Amino acid sequence: MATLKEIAQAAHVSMATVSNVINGNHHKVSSETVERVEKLAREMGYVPNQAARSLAQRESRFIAIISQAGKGDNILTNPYNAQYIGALTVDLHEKGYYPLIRFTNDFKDIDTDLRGWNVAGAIFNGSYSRYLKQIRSLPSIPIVFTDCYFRVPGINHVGVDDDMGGQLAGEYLGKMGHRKVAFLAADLDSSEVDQHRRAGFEAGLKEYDVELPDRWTFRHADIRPGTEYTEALYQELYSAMQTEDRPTAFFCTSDAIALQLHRLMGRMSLRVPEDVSIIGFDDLPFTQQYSLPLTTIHQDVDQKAHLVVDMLSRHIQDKTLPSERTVVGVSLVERGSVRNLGTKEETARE
Amino acid sequence: MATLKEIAQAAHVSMATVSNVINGNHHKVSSETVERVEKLAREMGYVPNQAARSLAQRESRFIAIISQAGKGDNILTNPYNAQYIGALTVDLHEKGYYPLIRFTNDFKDIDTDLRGWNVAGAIFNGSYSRYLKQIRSLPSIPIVFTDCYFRVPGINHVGVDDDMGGQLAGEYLGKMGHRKVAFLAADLDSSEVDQHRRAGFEAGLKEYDVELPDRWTFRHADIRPGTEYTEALYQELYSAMQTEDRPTAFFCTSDAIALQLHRLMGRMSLRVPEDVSIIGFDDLPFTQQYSLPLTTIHQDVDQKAHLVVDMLSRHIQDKTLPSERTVVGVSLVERGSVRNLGTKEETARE
DNA sequence: CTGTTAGCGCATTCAT
DNA sequence: ATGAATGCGCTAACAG
Repeated sequence: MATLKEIAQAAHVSMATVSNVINGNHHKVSSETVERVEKLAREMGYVPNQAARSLAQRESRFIAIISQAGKGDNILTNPYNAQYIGALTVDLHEKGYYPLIRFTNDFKDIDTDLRGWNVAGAIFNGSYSRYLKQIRSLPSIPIVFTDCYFRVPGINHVGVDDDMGGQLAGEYLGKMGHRKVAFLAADLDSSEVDQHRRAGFEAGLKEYDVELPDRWTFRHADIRPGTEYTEALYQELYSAMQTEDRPTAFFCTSDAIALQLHRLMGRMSLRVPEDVSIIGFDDLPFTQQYSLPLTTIHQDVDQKAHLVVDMLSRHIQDKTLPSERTVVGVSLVERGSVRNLGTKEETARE
Repeated sequence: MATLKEIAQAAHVSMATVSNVINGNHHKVSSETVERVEKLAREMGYVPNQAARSLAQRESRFIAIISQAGKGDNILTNPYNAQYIGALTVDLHEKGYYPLIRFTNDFKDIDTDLRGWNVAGAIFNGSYSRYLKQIRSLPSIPIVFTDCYFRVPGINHVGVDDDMGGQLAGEYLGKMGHRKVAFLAADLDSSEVDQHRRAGFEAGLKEYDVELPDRWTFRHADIRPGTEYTEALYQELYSAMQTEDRPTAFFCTSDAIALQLHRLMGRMSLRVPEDVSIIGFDDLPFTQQYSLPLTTIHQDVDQKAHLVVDMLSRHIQDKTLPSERTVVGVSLVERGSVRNLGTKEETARE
């Protein structure tokens, strides 16, 4: 394992000079020396020791990616998380950073990671509002929050226009003649994202004088098959769908949930969109593999990752930059999972 | 940021003592001192500097997870990768390690990561055989290879019984009366896993005197919708299916591919299993969300991750351990995507 | 049981 | 343009 010192000796120059060559401070070194040192470094297979570098600089090339998760949860089983964290990882590598990935709800873990590794920056995914005070009292590393709704100034944030997404869904169902609609969230009580999608949905429905009743707001869905949560949801849905007065359409806060719903409806022998319409959210590539052509609200996860990494790296390079907020737009993608119930006249009386 | 030194001063003890307390070498310290130091460390919010620790120990708590990928590829869009890497991440965290995730085919990246961070160990996913010599010439860190078929002794390996999986698929299709079968791989030319699944498949078919013709061996499938590769595959499949003499069943080397195939068959108005049967591989939870009840070869990805992390951590703790090889079993999961073509008598003459 | 000392490999002054 | 010296925070070897 060649070290900087060994290269210095071999090249008959000082460590400082080698360091300058390695780190691209070429204006401080004569071009002959640069060449000689670079050649030697290549030949000796020199790789800088990142621990030593971090220690000397008091900062590492790590970016912490902190995502909401219970203990032991593999959140990458959720296709949205996989797509998003994968995109962040790719983008970070391109900029020469390393992702330090952590799935946790525990501030102690976060604290240990961020301070222990002298991370250059951090990306928080989800609702970490309860730790906000503690997070901000950390040594001043740049942070970008995503998929959350902190009401405080001075933080960097990249979000999705969840309200608009919900509204588009509501308007579309209204336009398609649906007057009895339901809402199915991943975790309405703890997810601000879900709450905003719901609020937007209600706003969209209101344009058609449609109400979203509480009894048709299903607050919690598990995307895994066969769990007790899924069974509980099935029972809830079953009792809602077994009456004459049942919803004709569902808005789900993710495609994964929409597909779960589709499956549960299948168990009740209800067909989509003939018997019940479904509209999802995300429009990830994986959804299109599914046989159901799902009408959904599109968000560009890769673009979101780009924005996050770009924002973060700019704030790392210039710590005086003012805080920023960006909202990524959404759009409706019409496929075939929502049935047109006919003209407004026919259905208006319901 | 409290340092070990500051705690030593506050506690009126030496740095060595604090170090021993922090690292759990309590037998070297009186219990009163342990308590006093621990209390102080807690109060001062002490978090060990991992860079300094790595530097002093010449080893970090990092485990490199290296996965095959082209430049810029987000391999987590593949549900198998997401499930597996997520499971590895969770298991590593539980043992106090950090995953250092890298998607690459470039040995230079790998070298930089492994040596630059003084990783404690590494997990290689996929066919890195061309770099084997270089990998083994690295400073002797424990490595576990997975999903590959190196024919060399002295390496740790956790694999899946791909041959048996293929064989089960072949036997099952034979038993169900299929005599004209096709095979669809992710990337047959570069994936040893695909090659073994195919070999096993042929062996299974042979028991029923069924041949797998070359023209029905589709070597490359992209799981993304709408790409040029997918279109090319569609054309290939189309010409194969438009003749009277067409395969009645497909074995796909992953569920993701099986679902892609299902979709492409749908475009040709061929129904599964009425017009064509499909059997997949993996049986990940996500598959069961799809409306198609896919008959498939089950592998336990979470268990595989457990085995890998366990094997690796044992070899880190005791570098003299002999190399190990483990093969995870597979099983057939019968759902409903393979049609029974009747008794052997009826079909044997074909 | 506790303290002293000497590095780990590098970046960063400040000289020259 | 280059070199010598200092220290980042910690562990480990040794001495007491």
